[in-house]
Amino acid sequence: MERPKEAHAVVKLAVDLVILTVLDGRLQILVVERGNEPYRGRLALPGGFMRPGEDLPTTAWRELQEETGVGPAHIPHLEQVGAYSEPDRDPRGRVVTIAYLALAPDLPAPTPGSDALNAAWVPAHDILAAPTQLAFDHDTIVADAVEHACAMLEHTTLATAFCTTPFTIGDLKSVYEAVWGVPLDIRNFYRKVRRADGFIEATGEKRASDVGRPAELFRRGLATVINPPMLRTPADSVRPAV
Amino acid sequence: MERPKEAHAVVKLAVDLVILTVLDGRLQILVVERGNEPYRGRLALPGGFMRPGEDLPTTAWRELQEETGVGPAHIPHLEQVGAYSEPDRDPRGRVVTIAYLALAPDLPAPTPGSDALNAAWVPAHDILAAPTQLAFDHDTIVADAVEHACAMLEHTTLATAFCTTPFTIGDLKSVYEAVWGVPLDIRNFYRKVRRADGFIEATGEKRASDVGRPAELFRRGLATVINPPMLRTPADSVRPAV
DNA sequence: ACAATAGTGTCTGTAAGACAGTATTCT
DNA sequence: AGAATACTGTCTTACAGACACTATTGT
Repeated sequence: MERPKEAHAVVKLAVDLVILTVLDGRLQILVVERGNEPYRGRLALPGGFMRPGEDLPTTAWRELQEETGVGPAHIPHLEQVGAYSEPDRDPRGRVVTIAYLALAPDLPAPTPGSDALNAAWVPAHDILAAPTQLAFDHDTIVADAVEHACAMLEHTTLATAFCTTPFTIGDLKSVYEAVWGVPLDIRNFYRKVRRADGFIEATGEKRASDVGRPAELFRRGLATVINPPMLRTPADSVRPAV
Repeated sequence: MERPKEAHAVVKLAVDLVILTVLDGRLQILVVERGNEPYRGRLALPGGFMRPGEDLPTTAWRELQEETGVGPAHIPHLEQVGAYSEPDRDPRGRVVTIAYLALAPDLPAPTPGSDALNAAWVPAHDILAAPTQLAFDHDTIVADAVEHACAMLEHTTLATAFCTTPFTIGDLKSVYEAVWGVPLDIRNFYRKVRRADGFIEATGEKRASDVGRPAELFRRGLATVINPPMLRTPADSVRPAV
């Protein structure tokens, strides 16, 4: 693995977080306004550099905690999306970043961190539609992460991570619709969700809303993969048609 | 993205390659015998450190060229598998590695590189069954990469990357069987492959073997995703039953 | 009663798995 | 003719999409 005659690139390693939630029926991403150069004042993904002794997941969890105030109790899973390594992606020098994806239920309003002027949720589709908004190559990272999330919802039970327990089947359907960006047939959705063993678990309780029949409440099941999978039709895509 | 008051970890970035091929009807992985400490004499994945000015894909292609003598002409695609960052994964110090996956048709016998005593194909199942063979955390990387390859064969046309053009449908079936580790029904396989538009393209030629009816020859089609996908049944897995 | 939301049932097409049979070559 | 490999067709079942209907609440 070594080749001592050759120079090794000197790089800094960072982690960037794509924290997704469903708000107002839309998929939203947590972004911060940068307080330092470069890209001061521009929107960017939360993230930070790896510290000595840390591995990447540790860095990711720490940054998540610092930026949103939530830990593993609220976010069941952090998923690695990929590494971004273009030599000129950061004007300060060689910075390679590893992107992580987190699915969050309705979180407390984000509080700005020490190096961020502001923190806010912005709709994912705004970023994907006009990919020149974010600092660095964060637009690309967002696109990759959202596609990753779409794919995960097909095969894993991670959609429940967007919901606060307990949740209704309607809540869960809203998650799929927001992430995939397509309307789903609620009747077929019911059938598929109930057929998938271990996806959701009835609590026996009901939640009354202002009007209409109260909905049954569920909690996450034990399964992590859905069988049969919840497939989007191939034409569906979260990206706006070109 | 910066937090100047805190120390940043000093790490070196490496790329490791999981180069897969199908040989003797089995999925095989290119490994090298290490010529330097640590793990001198142990088997490991080919790989190397990123050099100044390179991004990760460039490093991966360069290492691929150095280790196997083949370039983009033979390997249509390099796929990023993930980052491995445990602080003590390398006894020399902090080394974070990004794993890449390459699917190769029958290559010339691998030639040892400058830092490798030897290079050879070893069956993937041997490594997965006894995950204590390779240096560093390369057993883990192999497991992740093979799983990645299995998943890619379901949804993409990358199985053709294992075949030298032109190939027969029987050749393609052998690829799926070797990677997934399960026997497939050739009649159903024919149907699925021919239904998937743009997967393979008839050349009109035939290949006569020693005995039996000559097989029709095909080349890769233009599609990159298979629709409908070639799904393995959920019970199937390349990993040996526990 | 009526609006609004929650949930069930049915019909139909597509594709998957299982399996029987036909075609083309060489010896 | 027979062996060996290549290929095609059919039957059944499972699941997806589309759509009509019933159930339970509040006003």
